[in-house]
Amino acid sequence: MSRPSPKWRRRKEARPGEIVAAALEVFAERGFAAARTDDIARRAGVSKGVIYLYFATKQDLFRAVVRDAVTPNLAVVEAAVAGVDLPFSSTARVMLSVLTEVMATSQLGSVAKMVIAESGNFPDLALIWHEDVVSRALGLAARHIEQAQAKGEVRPGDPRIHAFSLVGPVLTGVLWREVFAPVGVPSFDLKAIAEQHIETALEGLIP
Amino acid sequence: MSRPSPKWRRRKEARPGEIVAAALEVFAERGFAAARTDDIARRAGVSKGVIYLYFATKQDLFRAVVRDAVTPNLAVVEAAVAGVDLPFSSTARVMLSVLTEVMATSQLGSVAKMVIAESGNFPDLALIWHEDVVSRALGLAARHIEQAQAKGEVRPGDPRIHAFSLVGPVLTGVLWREVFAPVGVPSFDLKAIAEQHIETALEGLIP
DNA sequence: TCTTACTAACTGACCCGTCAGTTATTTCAT
DNA sequence: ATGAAATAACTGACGGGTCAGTTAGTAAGA
Repeated sequence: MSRPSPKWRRRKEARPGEIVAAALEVFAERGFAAARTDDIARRAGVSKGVIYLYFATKQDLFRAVVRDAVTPNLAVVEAAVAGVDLPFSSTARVMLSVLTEVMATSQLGSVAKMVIAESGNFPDLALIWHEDVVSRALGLAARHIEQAQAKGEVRPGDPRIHAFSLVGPVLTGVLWREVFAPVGVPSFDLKAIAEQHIETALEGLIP
Repeated sequence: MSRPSPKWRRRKEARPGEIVAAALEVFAERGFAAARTDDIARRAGVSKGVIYLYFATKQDLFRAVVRDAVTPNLAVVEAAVAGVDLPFSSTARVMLSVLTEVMATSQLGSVAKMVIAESGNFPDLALIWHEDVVSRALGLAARHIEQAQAKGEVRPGDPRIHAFSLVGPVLTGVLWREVFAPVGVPSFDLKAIAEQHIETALEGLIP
């Protein structure tokens, strides 16, 4: 009996990430107020006190969840269309399929739901989300649309509203999945929405 | 001084509606869990006990809020396009402008936000919302699109995804307003989005 | 043996739901 | 008509449960 396996291990470096991951799950399921720190701790495999070694308050933890989910995805879409100079139809296709891929594989959908839900209680988060994600993505799309309009490749009109026309259906599909999939309503395939919609957006519904 | 004005009046019929209206405000601002029944009561001009004369629990009140906000708006969009047999482009225009009008003037935007936020905690509400609102509206649009496809007026493709293409940008605009307007980010005019987008959806972005 | 990551029991604030008491309104007797 | 008795809408203080955050003590690791 050299060593009985310990009841727990000291893992200072791994804890914060594990706690944030567990918190994302619980916050996404229950919302901020109804999420219990005990549940988050249990799901992260630690006791509640550990949370408060790494995060000052539950609110801080929530902010960290949003930040960590957003940050790595920020650059992806931007990088995908940076510096390319293709016809607008190609650029638009790339933008929408990359956005769809990111929304489908990352946790951005859950986080978006959380930000929508808690915008009233966390105005600062709504602002950060706007500045770091929404306005950036919308601005990127609008800029490309504006350039294409200058070349006569896209019809006149507010380029930011054109951006809405482009991404709105996919975002609606993401929220559909977040809300209805857990209660058993069949979801739409995001990729199918994106692929059919990009044709509609470019060519119109009328043949 | 025949009668000193009373501290309160008995208004059995008016109370439930006033309480639901106040609850909608507070729930929309704070979310279900963070909303305090005391606040709702104060805003309705009654004491907290009155809430429990008319509603069994806070959850019941929440359900009543969602039901009452949905019910009167259900028929409006359906009525607008029932029995008409116009070219698809006209039908689509009517559908989208009526939907936009309803979303802009009613409380459906706030309620949608609440349902998104609390779908995890109130699966029954998510189901009701799906059956009574979303699936009905989507089915209505999809049916019209299908008929138009049969006449060759609309390109092939999943009619329900085509419906997403039609309404997605407006719904995105509604949520934008719900989330960002309270924190000072300028909103888009829903009508402007609808009017520009319907052209895009019908004719495409490419001239 | 000493440091510290971690546990688990604890505290205190908060808030839902209750209920004993209060007051507006109605009904009934005169 | 008029006041007294009955009814029921309403108030507001409080009990009790829940949960965020704290801390005394334990065990891992060096």
